[in-house]
Amino acid sequence: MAATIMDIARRLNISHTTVSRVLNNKSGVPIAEKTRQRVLNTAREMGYAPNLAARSLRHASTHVIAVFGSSYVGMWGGITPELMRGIVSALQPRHYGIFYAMSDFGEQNAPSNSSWRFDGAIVLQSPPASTLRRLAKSGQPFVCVNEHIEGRSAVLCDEAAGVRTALDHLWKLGHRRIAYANATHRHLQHYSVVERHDSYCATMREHGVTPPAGHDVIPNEDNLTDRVRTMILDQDATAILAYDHVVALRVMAAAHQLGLRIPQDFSLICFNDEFPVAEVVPTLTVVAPQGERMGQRGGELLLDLLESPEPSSPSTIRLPEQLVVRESTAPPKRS
Amino acid sequence: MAATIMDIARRLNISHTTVSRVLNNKSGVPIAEKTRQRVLNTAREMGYAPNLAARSLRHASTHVIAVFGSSYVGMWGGITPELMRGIVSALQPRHYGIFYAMSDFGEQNAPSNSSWRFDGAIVLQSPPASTLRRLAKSGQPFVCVNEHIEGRSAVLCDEAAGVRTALDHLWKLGHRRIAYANATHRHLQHYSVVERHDSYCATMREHGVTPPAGHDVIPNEDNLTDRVRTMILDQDATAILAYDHVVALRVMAAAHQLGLRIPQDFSLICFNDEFPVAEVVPTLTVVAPQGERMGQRGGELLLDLLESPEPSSPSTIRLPEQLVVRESTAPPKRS
DNA sequence: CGCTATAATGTTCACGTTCACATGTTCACG
DNA sequence: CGTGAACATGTGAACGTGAACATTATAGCG
Repeated sequence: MAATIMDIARRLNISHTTVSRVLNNKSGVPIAEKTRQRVLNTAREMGYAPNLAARSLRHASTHVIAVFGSSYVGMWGGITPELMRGIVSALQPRHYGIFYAMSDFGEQNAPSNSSWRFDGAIVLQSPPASTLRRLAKSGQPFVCVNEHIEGRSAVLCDEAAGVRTALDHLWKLGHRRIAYANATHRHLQHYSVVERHDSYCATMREHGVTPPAGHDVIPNEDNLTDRVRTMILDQDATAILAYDHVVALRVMAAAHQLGLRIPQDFSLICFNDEFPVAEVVPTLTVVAPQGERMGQRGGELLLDLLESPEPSSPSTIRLPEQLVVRESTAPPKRS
Repeated sequence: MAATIMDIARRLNISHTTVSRVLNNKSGVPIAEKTRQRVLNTAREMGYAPNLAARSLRHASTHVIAVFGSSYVGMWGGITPELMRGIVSALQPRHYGIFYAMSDFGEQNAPSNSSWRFDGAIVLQSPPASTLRRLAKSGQPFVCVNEHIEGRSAVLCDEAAGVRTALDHLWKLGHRRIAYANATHRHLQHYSVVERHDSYCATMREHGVTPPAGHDVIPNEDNLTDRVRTMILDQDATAILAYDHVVALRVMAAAHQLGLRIPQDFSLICFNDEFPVAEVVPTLTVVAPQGERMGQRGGELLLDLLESPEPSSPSTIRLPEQLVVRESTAPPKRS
């Protein structure tokens, strides 16, 4: 069907090696300019495309990298589509193929457990422990993006700085009693949950404020309204920092139920500049991770890893997050 | 590195063909049970995994299918993550690898234009015309899921029935003047935009209602509030059917700006049961496509296509959508 | 016991590439 | 004009697999 270098060679009455040399443009081996042009033209004419299976067989590598994500892409952490864009933007120009592995799906048939070969991997979402163990044991180079695994290179959000940005914004508006609405238990294992919470506590303490008990909640669907009531009405918090946009929307619903208005009765700020933070009423002030940039850096990190012969020590890149001010934050009511 | 059938053969002092036969479990060629067991055990011991590059080279096929999606996965049409889950659930058990192609990204380096080979493709989002032409010309079998391309097999939503479901729900609640909030121009080329709009007009006409001008809007950010004012206040519509959850959220914001309450002043229903329709106030009644099921049927459709020798005529599967009643729809105010 | 059918296994080649190595060709310089 | 260096190309093997074809072992049967 598709033309091979053999076909081109036969057509031009030269050896397939010469064709290969021209098409791979190897330096070090001189080729007559006339031959080069003839080969290139014929290749174009015949619609030649290299057979990557053959190439993979010859070399030990596949030029494919696997991305371990979740089938809930886009629903968790909120920045996965942008991460993918970034990863693609780093890898496609280098002619790497991207194999999308859904780590939470049918483990027994997952790429890592079957025979799919890849040169390296990017982990967006921790796969099940067994998959991860296999991946590590296989010696496959891999890096994490927006995910933390002990001893691995990773591209992460600078959560400490992000929390500080959010709290500074509120502080400058005049807020002093600021509550934190933590993630739902669904997300508890993610590094950002721990880091945002710790940073919240640390930053508040720096400001001389010890977050009162009850300011720090892990909401679940049952009692979020009660918790918000406690935070705002009983403990006089004037602002809430939410773990992410999903939690923020739940806080908004709770506020509505309690008859509290945002930002008149309290300000609300959260992480992730994700739909629908800009379409709800009021629109939400957010601290936004640079998803695409993170993906790109992750891709580059992996390529470095693949192309450097000696194993380098794992590095963690922290990318800053950006404040986007909208309607949900305002100076607190004078009481 | 990895064990090959040769390694196993050498270890057992048999020929690699026998090993191959055992591992492929070919019918028609008898194999001694004792040999079979020895091979299987050794394969397990040595951690054998077939080299798919070699296999692809030997056969003409790669056992890989490409999914053409958008880098905006999850943001468009709303059901892409579920579609992916469905596709994976159909293909992974059959040991097909999934190559994720971002059709809107760097066309020159996209899989279809480079040398990546795949046995077939699933189109979730129409790639650029040139990519599509190349795909069609290459003779690659492909099917569409939640996307329509002339002359191709596709799994689509039954939009006519979905619109009818939505309108019937409103009709039974007592609504007679029902407006339609169409998609933003960003999505205009998608089949669902045309079909939902046409079905809306047709169903209303069946009910003996000619949708008044202005009921049928293509909102953009500038004038949506004006349009909603016209629809609800000037033309006395008591309900709005929105193209999707994104449009619905814009309608909600407009309502808020106009001081209109949902569902007291008008009811709102939309397509897609997608975050945050269940977390906003009020929670939204929706008509939800069965994303995972669609993906699964798409995968099956493609497998049929791959494994049937003679070309079959394209078939279109229409899957029903389901009504999920929440707070945003209620009987109209008695006036 | 010898013959044949079938069971069980082996030999060899091809898939498309690239690479190490070999060969032929041109040119400059003594 | 001869000679070596560079230039330019060719030969053949190998990557791991599976299929066609060939071969040997086994068993059944008269």
